[in-house]
Formats: sequence, structure tokens, C-alpha cells
Amino acid sequence: MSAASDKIYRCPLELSIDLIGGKWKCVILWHLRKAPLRFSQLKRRLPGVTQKMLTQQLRDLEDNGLIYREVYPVVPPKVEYSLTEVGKTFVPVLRSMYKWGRSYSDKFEVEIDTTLQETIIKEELLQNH
Amino acid sequence: MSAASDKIYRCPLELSIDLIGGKWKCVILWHLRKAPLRFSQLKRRLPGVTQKMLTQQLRDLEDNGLIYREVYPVVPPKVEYSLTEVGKTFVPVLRSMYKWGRSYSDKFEVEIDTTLQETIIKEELLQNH
DNA sequence: TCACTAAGTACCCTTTAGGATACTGTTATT
DNA sequence: AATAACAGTATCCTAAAGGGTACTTAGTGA
Repeated sequence: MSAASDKIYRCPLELSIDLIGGKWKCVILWHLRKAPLRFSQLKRRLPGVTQKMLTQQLRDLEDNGLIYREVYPVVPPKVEYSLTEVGKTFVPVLRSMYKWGRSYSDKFEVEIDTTLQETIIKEELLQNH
Repeated sequence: MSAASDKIYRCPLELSIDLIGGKWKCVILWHLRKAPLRFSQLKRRLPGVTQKMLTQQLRDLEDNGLIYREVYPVVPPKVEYSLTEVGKTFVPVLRSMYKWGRSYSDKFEVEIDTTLQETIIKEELLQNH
């Protein structure tokens, strides 16, 4: 996806969906809503994502000003991703999408399995004491 | 897109984005938020959509229980699309996405041209007195 | 000396999304 | 007799999204 500023849209919704659509972007932003995360932490939190896809999606979000990428020049490399101010303004929208998705899944009995993600996050919290 | 109830998701956001992602779905729901519209009215309101794409997107939304399709057995045919109860619960989410898109476009000077749509809607209002 | 880590690239491939064009059937209008 | 309106299908095609595997780099610990 090229940067949004190069295009013409016919509705603000078209713009929003272009910025955060696709399989991974919303979930990435969701995981960053509370604190910055490194590449590897994000990767573990998104079961099934490949390195290539994660890199690509992070670049898109960065190009459109939603996240910030900070490189620490150490070995092995450390790169931290966090929400920009604009990115933070999207969190309330994410929250409403999240709630709506949950209520939809209740109503229509769509399966949502978050156990793996939760296990990963708990393990990381333990490692940091 | 197959129906959401056949899949397994790892996050409610993944479900939401699967239901309303893509180029047209949100905009269709947006135009239906106040009143039902017929196929041809929707088509005129979505500049650039082809018949095939519009049909396809409407079927997806119908299969997932977001819109309702009512066929009037008259000639020429008349088919009206409206939001279901579940579809209506998505309108507040749409509203927040709409607002966020507009504020983003203000900040980053992304071009949004709604003049054509507005013209079409005004013309139709005039025709109905 | 070897293996391991983090954060990626490079290259290739498959699947899905999206789009162009032509066609259908019935009736009213020109 | 030809054309337009409406709500689509059918067929074919291109572009974009998404994914798999292998490779890189510099230092650290076994």
C-alpha cells in the first residue's frame, strides 16, 4: 500500500479503511495501545504472521504516520514500535470495533480463540518479574 | 468472502475487519444508515463501482447478517437493501471511523472529494419532491 | 568452532480482490 | 421498431494481498 497522501478518496470511511484494512494492521495497533513492543514480541502475539508480512504492515503503518519505529544500535538488534499521537487517536475507534466484534461473535457463535495470545503475554510478563 | 461463522479468529478485531473490510462494505453500510436504498441508488452513490462488485459486496453483507434484501416482484425489478438490527449496531462504529478519517485527512492534507456523491443525493431528493 | 539471537531482505509462488465487458428478461416510452 | 430502465449473471482478466523458504549481520555464550 502506498502512502494515503498520494490518493484521492470519495469518503472519509474509504480513507480509514485504506489505512487500517487488511488482515494484520488493526491487531498490530491493538497490541501497541498500552505500551511499545519490539518486533519479536509483536511477532509472537500475532500467531501465524510471517516476518515478511509483519515487516510490510509495520512499514505501511509507519509511512502513514500511525506508528513510530525506534532503532537501538545494539547487537542483537533491538527495534521498538509505538503509537504516534495520531495513532493514539485511533485507539477509541479500535475499542469500539473490538467490542462490536465480540458482541457479533456472541450473537452468531463465531469462534474466537485468544488462549494462545494470552499465554504468550503472561509468559512475557513473568520473564520481566 | 465466505460467511464468518465458518472461520476461527484469534481476536474480535480480526472478525470485525473481516466482516467490513475491503473497498466498498463500509461505504455501503454508511449510505444505508438512515434509510433503505435500491440497487441502482446505491450504485449511483458509489462512483466507480461495477455492477458485479456491488452485487458481490451486498451478498457478503447479507450472508453475514448485516443487511437485509427485499425483492419486490414488479417490472422493472425493484430490490431494496436495508440494515438489519445487527447492522444498525455497527453504525456508531462507522461514525467514529468516519470522524477519525476526516480528522486524519485534515491533519495530513489527504484529498477527499465528495462533491459528486452530494450532487447525486440532492438530485434524487428533488425527484421525490 | 559452532550455534543462537533479533530484525530484517530477497525471491518466488498462490490466492483473493477487484474490474471490464457483454449478456439476460420484461415492460413502458419514443 | 428501437431504446431505456432495473437488477442482476457470465466470462475473462489484472492487480494486490498474502505466504514460504532461505539468507544476512554482529556479537555472545557453550
